Amino acid sequence: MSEPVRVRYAPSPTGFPHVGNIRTALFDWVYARHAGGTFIVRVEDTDVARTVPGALGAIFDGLRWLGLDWDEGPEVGGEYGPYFQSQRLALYKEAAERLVAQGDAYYCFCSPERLETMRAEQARRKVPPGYDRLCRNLSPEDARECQAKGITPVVRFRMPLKGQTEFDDIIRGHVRFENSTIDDFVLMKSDGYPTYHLASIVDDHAMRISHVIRGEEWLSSTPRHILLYRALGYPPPVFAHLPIILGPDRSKLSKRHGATSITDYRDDGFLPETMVNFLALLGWSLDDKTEIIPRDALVKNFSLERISQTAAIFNREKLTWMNGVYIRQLSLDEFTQRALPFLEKGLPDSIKRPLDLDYVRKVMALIQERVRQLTEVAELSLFFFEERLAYEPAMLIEKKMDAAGTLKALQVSLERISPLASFETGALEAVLRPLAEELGLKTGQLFGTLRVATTGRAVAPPLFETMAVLGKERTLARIKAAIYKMGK
RNA sequence: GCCCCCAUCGUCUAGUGGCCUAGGACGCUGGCCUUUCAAGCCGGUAACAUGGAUUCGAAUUCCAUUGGGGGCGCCA
Repeated sequence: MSEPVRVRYAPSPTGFPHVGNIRTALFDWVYARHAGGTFIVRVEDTDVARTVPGALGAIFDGLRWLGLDWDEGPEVGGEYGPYFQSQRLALYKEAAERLVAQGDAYYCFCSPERLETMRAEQARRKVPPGYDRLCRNLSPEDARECQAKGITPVVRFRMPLKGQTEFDDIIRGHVRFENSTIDDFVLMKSDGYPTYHLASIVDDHAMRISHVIRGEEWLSSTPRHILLYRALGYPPPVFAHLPIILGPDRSKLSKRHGATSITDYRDDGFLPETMVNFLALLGWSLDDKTEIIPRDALVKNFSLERISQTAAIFNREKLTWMNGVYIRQLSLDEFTQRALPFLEKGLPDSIKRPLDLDYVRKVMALIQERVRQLTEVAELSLFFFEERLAYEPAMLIEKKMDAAGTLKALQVSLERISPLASFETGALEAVLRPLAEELGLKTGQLFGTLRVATTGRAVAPPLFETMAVLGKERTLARIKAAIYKMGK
């Protein structure tokens, strides 16, 4: 094993990167890092018509967000560049011409219209679709004639009519295809651009790619690739076809399945470390119990052999749970920093900006363990920032209490905490806990009433901590407001 | 239709002939803790697709069936 490990992620800017694409990128990256090899990004921009504006940017954003740094590729360069296929056209043309000269490929002048009617006919007769090889044995004269008519040909591979093509896949094992079931596929389009098949083989060889780790949807075209390597005289790389990720309805992931682009997960308040961990476990496992595995441990322990062969369904509930785990692991400063953009975005404009960072930090300390997605921070902490609380007075009245008792509880509480010099958790508890008993109430009743009074909600962080963060002035004002509400 | 891949709880998975009356996690659920919620802790629910074969013994090997997925483009 003297060949250095070189793995490429080859995205196409024809769509936004969904979790399936990104999971492939992650596995490519992790394997390269694990093996101490090189991770390469190569942009497969050979379909000019289908290029989606912004898609490439989203792909890079996604990779960067997840920390999947590349050693060679766009923006960083490298000695095997350029890393955009659209800038390597001469290489493909040369390879195609060589294949034609060798007799392994031929020019095809069939029009798209003819191919379309041919396919329609095949569908009608229920025979396998595929090019009927009309131009496979065109004489040089016929070819010249077509050329003269101004028809720009495509280049097709001259598929062997019999025999088998087989290869070993790290994940699938030995796979064999009958050559007769594969048609003469296109290598070079009439617009001068190569197809994926040609371009990827030429580049994987030129870039010294050692391992092709890609989605299972490529498994069926691998025999074509093997044959191309052979025809070109290139040694094939190691192949590993990853199981695909399915939507909840068991079909291939598509736009119908909600948050499609990886960047949507960022916007939905997921942490990149969560995504890396979760995606890694979608198709790979360390052992029979490890769920939380940090990036460095993932890199250290990763192996292609432990990748599953089964397609997996993306389970968003588990992702949410895992995000909560990662959020709770963050230091308070780290959490505050990550939550801030979501707070700025989620809090209503009516709340004065800039936010007091010191205060925000105290608030975040109380909600951190209750957050599962960063998008929740604004809602969970809104009452800490609002000037006046809007809630129904009836909410103040706890179970087995009446209006009079509630009013009294509020009034006495106000009296007892007003003189407090220190508005700290311990001091508040020292006063209020005995008060419950004095009033003949359960702590749940008294604290519940005060919770609604100070937060406007029945569900909130622990009472004393909440009061301490709100501060004396605001707390007393809110209790007074509650008394006023009860009095009406 | 043809080709290829796959098949363990609802979902993600462990399991490579005996350690499996199948383990872990999410979810759901009962309880504990508790000022609500969350977190945490303890417990429960739930799976080897089916039929053959090999073997003393099969979730694990082989075959078939069924089911699911992918591919069959001048897309990648």
